[in-house]
Amino acid sequence: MSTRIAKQQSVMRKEPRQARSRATVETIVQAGARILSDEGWAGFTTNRVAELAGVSIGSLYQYFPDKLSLVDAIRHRHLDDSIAVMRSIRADGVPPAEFAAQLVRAVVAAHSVYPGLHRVLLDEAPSSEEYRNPHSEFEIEYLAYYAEAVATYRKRQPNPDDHVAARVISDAIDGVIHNAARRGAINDLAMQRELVRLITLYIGDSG
Amino acid sequence: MSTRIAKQQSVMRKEPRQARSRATVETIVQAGARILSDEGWAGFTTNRVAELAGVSIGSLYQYFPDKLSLVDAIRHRHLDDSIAVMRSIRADGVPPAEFAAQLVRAVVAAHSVYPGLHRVLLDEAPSSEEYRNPHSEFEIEYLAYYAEAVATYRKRQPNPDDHVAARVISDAIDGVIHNAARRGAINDLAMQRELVRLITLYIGDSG
DNA sequence: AGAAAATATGTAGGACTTGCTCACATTTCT
DNA sequence: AGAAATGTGAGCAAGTCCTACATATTTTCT
Repeated sequence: MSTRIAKQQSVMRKEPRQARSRATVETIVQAGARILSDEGWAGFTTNRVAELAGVSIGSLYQYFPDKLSLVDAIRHRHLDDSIAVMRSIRADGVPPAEFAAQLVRAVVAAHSVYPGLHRVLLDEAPSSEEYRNPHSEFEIEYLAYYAEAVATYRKRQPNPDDHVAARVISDAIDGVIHNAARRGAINDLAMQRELVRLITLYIGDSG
Repeated sequence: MSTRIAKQQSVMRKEPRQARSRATVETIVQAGARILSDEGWAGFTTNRVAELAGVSIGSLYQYFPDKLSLVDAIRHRHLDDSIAVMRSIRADGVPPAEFAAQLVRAVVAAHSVYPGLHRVLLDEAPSSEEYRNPHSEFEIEYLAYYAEAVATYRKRQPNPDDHVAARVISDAIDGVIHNAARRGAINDLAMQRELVRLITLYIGDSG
């Protein structure tokens, strides 16, 4: 019987100090992302991740205390990247159609390396933190982003319904992108054009 | 070494003849749906299904040759129900807003018993048939339904882009519904109202 | 009614996979 | 050279699916 430790003490069991170990951690994270994207949570076993990364299973557990902490690390990195990409696109001055087009381009780009990763991370894979509950930092920022765009284009007093609209348009985009990703069709231009139209119509309508 | 058998010979290992055994199969299917909906594919073990159903594991394997055939049975039933519900709502004569409202009502209803089931069945759970590839019967009928609605409201020559539009709106609805289901908010009226608005704007626009 | 068939039970365990450990080997830093 | 950091991989404990099978109950058939 070992003493119980608080669950989220630190992502890493041991901090990699040398360049060699930092590279090891990096390849482990990338291999994990690849497997999650291609095979889903069910195919994500620590042994397979280590094998694909080309390191021994022991090395993996030298830096990640358990399987969950590895998936948390992958998620943390991926969501940080997503937020950064979105922040670079603002609804300032540009017409709604232009905003929608830029947004779709960005979201598509964010899904072109590991197409299935986003969906698996949010839908399938368990996590210690809850990224999908309304109090997670990610969720708050994500929704605020859309709510701002909605309020901007429906030029009127910001409205509680803006947050509902934000959630709806964000989840709608999610659905289109993730289903396209599953079919290996994120780069389908016709789909992108229709998605832009969907966003433009919804955002632009001052209902 | 046993002789190889074609995979999809029959869903059932043995056909239940008496009312008692049909009830047993029924409770097994329902318990399976409950677990898939609540715990996802990862929580779906044959032992747990049998336990929740209140039958012995032996009884389960008397009718389902393996775990996959059970999930296939659950999926088959659920998708049949979904198609039936959708078929009951036609885009004939009713204005787009009315059509959208009826559609949302139906989809919400279809997700109110096992909210997470649809997503898990299509996203997580493996299957012998491929329900999400473009040649499955379900997928064909599902898309044809939306394509017809699109063509109806964009009163013009049916267009190859109608199928793209159908896929986009169907995936968008999927995304909104499934994320609402995960948050336990399928009955959120504000969300339903906004979703109706999204569909109406997109379907009704003759772009 | 009784016989036959169908249905249900549940333990025990084989074959396998999983997450994870630990004693040891190798490389890098000082 | 010595210490610290890094890397290894066989293997354990626990869980999975699924089967076997002797037994018990219920339903159907005559």
